[in-house]
Amino acid sequence: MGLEMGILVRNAVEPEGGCLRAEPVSHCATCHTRFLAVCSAFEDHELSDFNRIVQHRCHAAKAALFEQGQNADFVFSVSEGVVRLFRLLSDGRRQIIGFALPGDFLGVSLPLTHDYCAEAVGAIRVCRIPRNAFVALVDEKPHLLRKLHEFACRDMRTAREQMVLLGRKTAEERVAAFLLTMRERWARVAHCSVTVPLPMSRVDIADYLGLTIETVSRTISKLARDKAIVVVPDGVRLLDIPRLQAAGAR
Amino acid sequence: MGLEMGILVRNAVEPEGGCLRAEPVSHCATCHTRFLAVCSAFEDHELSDFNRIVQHRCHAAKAALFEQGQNADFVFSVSEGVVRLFRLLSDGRRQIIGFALPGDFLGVSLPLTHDYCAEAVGAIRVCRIPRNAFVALVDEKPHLLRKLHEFACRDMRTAREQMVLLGRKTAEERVAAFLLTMRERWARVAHCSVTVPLPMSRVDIADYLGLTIETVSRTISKLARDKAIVVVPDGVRLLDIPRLQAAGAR
DNA sequence: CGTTTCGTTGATATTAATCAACGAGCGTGG
DNA sequence: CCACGCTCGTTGATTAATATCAACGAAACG
Repeated sequence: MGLEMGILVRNAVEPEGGCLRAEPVSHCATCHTRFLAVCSAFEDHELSDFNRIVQHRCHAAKAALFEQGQNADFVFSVSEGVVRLFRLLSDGRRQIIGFALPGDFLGVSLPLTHDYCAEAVGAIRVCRIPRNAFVALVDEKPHLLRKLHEFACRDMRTAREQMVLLGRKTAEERVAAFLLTMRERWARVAHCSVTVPLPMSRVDIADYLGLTIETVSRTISKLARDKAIVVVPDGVRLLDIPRLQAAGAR
Repeated sequence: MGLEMGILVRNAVEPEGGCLRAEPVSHCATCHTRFLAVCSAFEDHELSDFNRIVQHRCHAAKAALFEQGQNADFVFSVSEGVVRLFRLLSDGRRQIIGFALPGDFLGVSLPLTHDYCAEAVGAIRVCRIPRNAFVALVDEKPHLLRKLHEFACRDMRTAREQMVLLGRKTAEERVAAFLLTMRERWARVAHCSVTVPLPMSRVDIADYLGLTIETVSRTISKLARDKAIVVVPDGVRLLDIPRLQAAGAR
């Protein structure tokens, strides 16, 4: 943590608890993820109840939102940027269990302690919500629980796909499937495009796909050599989507 | 399906839709999983509402409860036996995404179509519930939704563990972790014991752990040679749990 | 402008997959 | 009852995929 704090301070001014001063969203009503995130459970007139308990915050790259085993005092909704979620084995091996994009929620299970770590990939904006206040709101508003369950079920579907990928797909299939999935997920957030942002490092991608950096790098190079993709700064442009779908093994 | 029907018929009489005549539980109140399964959401006096819509059924080994892509007309609660849940790739590769034990629920997301297959491993008893009636009941009873969400979150935690296993663990670690997890899960159902029932075949275990049968077989043999386990009919007895925990890589 | 990090590529090692053979158990049918 | 075919699990030999080790260039950063 000390190390990361240092990076934070180097990148931007940090008034308290890792939150940067770059001004966050002032009110949920103006948030990009208003109709995408859990807050889509609320009617406009209910939003102020929610807004009262959320804290709009910014974090620099590599900031930890929470760590494996830590008390879950807060839950989070990502409003901008990407968060990596991962578990660590005792010998340092890491498995990234997901990337949270804008609109995604961290803490659907309202856990007492977090069972994975969450770190900002690049700079991010999040809504931080005290767990207790949120639990109280969930108790009060049935549609919120329903929305939460919906989110949990979507996460579950994604997790199942990932199990198939990790258990039974080859390196090329994993990378191709990853690119197509990220494309779909970004399409939900922003307008659809063939250029897929990949703000995370090769190490992150490797730890997500159960591969090594070298294998990820080689596979991406191969797809580029085959003219299925073009590597661009912080992302790839998908040239031959049918080719990728064939490679992705459905 | 034709093949499996044949097996069903050979094993037991089958009056309709793959349900065997061996008499199922007559009422939820007498069910082994009364306080373990979703029905634990109900007080005793509410149970008859639930009992009215459930169908207690038996299935022979290899019977399919539902298939990937099929309309989800029913959801299920397992009351006896083990169900394998899996996805198939177009070329036949299979990934088992979970084993459902007594008390487990299939269809927490109340999906319109199933996105995986469910098959009885051995003979099973299940509560089959028409999806529509169940959805109506969930709308009516807030604690049921809460219970469902709790189940979804538990599944999610299991899925995350499995992603770590599939992405980052060695063959021996996978097998050791699998045995320890199965032990814990059986302990929830029946009394705790060092003998872990493994009613599923080696192929099933392999497809769950992202390995081949040969590797599973060799690894089990190695653990047995090391006196960490003893192989018994349809299961293993865990002799050296610390050794297994060390091998299981936390 | 040096230092560090990150991504790429090449050479080699290692793990687990594949290919192959065999024996035990089981149900079927002669 | 025994012989036959079949499935299942085990073990051995070999191969293939990916990990590991190593070197290097480019970009980022202080």
